[in-house]
Amino acid sequence: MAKSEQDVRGKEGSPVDTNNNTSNSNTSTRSDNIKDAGGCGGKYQLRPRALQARRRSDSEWDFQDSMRHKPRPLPLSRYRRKTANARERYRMRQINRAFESLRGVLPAWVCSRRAAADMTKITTLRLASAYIRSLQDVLDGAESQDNSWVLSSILADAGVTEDPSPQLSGQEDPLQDQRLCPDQDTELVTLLCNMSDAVVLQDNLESSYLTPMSETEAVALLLGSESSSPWQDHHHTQVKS
DNA sequence: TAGGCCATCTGGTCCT
DNA sequence: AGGACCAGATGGCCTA
Repeated sequence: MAKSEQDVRGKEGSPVDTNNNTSNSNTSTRSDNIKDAGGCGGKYQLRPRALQARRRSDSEWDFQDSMRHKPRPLPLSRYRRKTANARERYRMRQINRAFESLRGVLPAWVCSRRAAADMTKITTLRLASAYIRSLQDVLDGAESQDNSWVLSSILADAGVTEDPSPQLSGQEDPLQDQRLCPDQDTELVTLLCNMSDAVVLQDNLESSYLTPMSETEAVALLLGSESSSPWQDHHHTQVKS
């Protein structure tokens, strides 16, 4: 689904990039037949659709200008257009780096059912949103003893339920295929709790500081089980203290 | 072939 | 004036 690395490199290495983006790009090739783009003084060439919009705007400009008394900004010079394009490319690269960083923060189990190539931007945002909400649920539920619902919430609710986007209503749940089995993990929580009880019962010497693992702690352990989550350190320090 | 995702270009707007 | 940000447009690539 997502673009291959070669695809991306091809994009970035395309003639559109850097130096001759205006004169050599596909866009410019398409625009080669357009002379003196929309009465812009020939400083640069607009795309056909942009040219139509400009001409449409120009036809309405006199009236609007008379109403607003606002001078119409001149189109950017070719140099400024190129530098603006370069800045825009840099800005988008920064955004993409931020997305990569965000994907790196998400624990593996969050994305376990989804191929790396399917971690699109929108998927990354939704998973991150669901993950943060789940962590918040753990924090909010830390005061109560029965937090088994938290894990099922994490695994079942991947953040779509609160998304009011009409595009998702009645359509495929984009996160459905990466949900884990709630029953399996709920059983794992129970197992962790029981194991902790067993350890405490077997070793009375450690019972003074090893309390039975609460479901909250079990959930936290699960959250950090496949990543370097701070939950692991938190649990260790909590046990050792 | 249609649709999704993406990079890029572009013009508009706001801010410094 | 120039940069940052945004949204629309466009075309390429990939998958179902």
